[in-house]
Amino acid sequence: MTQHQPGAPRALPFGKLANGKLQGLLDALPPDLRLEMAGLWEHRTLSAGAVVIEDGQEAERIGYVLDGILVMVKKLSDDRRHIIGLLTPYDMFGRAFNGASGYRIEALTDTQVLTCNRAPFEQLIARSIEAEQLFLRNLLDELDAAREWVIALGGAKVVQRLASLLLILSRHKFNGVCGKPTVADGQPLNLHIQIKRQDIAHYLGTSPETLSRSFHQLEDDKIIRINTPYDIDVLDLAKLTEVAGNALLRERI
Amino acid sequence: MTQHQPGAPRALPFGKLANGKLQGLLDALPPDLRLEMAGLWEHRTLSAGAVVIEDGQEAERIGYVLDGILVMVKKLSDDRRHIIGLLTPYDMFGRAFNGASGYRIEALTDTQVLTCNRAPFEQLIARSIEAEQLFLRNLLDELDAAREWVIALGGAKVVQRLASLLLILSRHKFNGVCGKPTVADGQPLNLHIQIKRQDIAHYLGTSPETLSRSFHQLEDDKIIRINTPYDIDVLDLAKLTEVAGNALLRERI
DNA sequence: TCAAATGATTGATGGAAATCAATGAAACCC
DNA sequence: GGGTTTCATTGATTTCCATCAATCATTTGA
Repeated sequence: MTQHQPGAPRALPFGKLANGKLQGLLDALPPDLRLEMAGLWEHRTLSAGAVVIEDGQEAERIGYVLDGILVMVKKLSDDRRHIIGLLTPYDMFGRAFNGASGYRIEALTDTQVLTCNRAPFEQLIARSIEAEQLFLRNLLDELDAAREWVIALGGAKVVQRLASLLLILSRHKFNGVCGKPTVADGQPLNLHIQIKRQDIAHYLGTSPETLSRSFHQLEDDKIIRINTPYDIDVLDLAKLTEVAGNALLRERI
Repeated sequence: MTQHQPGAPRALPFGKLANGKLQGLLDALPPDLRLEMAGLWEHRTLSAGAVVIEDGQEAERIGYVLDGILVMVKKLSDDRRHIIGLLTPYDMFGRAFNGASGYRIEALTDTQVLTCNRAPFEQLIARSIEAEQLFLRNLLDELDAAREWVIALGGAKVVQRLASLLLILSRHKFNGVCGKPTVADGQPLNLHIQIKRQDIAHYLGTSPETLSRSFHQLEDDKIIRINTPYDIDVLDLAKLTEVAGNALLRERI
């Protein structure tokens, strides 16, 4: 997701969140701003399918993902949906300084987020160099993530692109908080994908039929196990990486 | 490219550059900072193929494209190259505030850029709210651009993806500087694509042969005219848009 | 000036994927 | 419960595309 040097701390706006507080951000800010920033944010729990930010409307709230997965969905003129990207823990969303959003943001899974109003956030950013830099770094990380998707979607065959998608989802599950693996290597990795096949298909630039065949091809090869269409175990991360045929993803897992 | 409200000027760091000066930026800055910002930038001419920023190394210079096309290339471990995105006039590049870049930037064509050292640029950004906002907006535009590519590359068929590419290139031409159209609607729109077919093909995830056929399919449908492989007239923007969004090109013509 | 090299195009073909059509399978609603 | 809807899957067929190969056009170099 990021392009930072190995070993360097990742640019997280809020750092370690194990205690449920904005520890990292507070540390980075001068004491007088700590209380103010902490007071801005409000914890929210979203159910899968909830619309966080509606397409086209001014985003009045800034958000930060604690747990779960959000999707950015662009609605096309002919009623189809096109998924632009995913938002996973440590990602920020919203449109600070940038007008209305061109897409809708939905909760893909049950999700925990922090949100705050846009205006006071922007004001605080403008006053504090430290806060501004955190915001900038987060923005640059988002840019890296978007470009990672470009590479993932560049795969020639459908199984390849599907493997890339599963890898990206796996990594977020696998890395846990602040890079700590939460699942032992070699164990099945359970993915709960709360998204219709049709949407995944569109995202990967293919049809639901071909996508279904690709899923079952991976299952036949003992790389994944399909418990239900929305509940999948990754059995062989190494093979999955191989199928993806993508060096970028290979390096990071 | 941008998601700003209609009518609002696009967030360009330097605005109108017809006179070769940083007119727009100067206007946006307080008088005392104008001279300082202008003094930072240095005009450079790059030959096609030149490496602007090497993969993995700290980018010590910030750049801004005046003319030509730069390409962001990710080198994969198995020696293949994957093109992540293009940089066209008014795009900024470099890694201000964000460590080393994960990809290399090359000049695809003879290119004119403005560059400046990273440190003084960052310092000026930190001192000036106006400069900071210009930078932020540019960054947000880049993010929009990257996500636009995700949509473009999501097209199922090659003609579709090619149409998306031509549309994105057209918009740069058509919008002109600061959102003003430079070409009347309905007129042929001339594009100078100084990229080899092979590179375009790779970018769109296809082969040169199929790409060539797609180009000529668009020509047969009177949507474009191919003067030379590098000089193309867009005859029908509406149809081109239709093809980009709609997989059904083959049927009705 | 003529080779040699590079890039663009065209043709032919096997394999991959879109499409059409039908069946399962589960959730939902009277 | 039974009927309807929605989604996932499977099969059959057509279309598309990557690949191999050859040709044409343009540029390059001795």
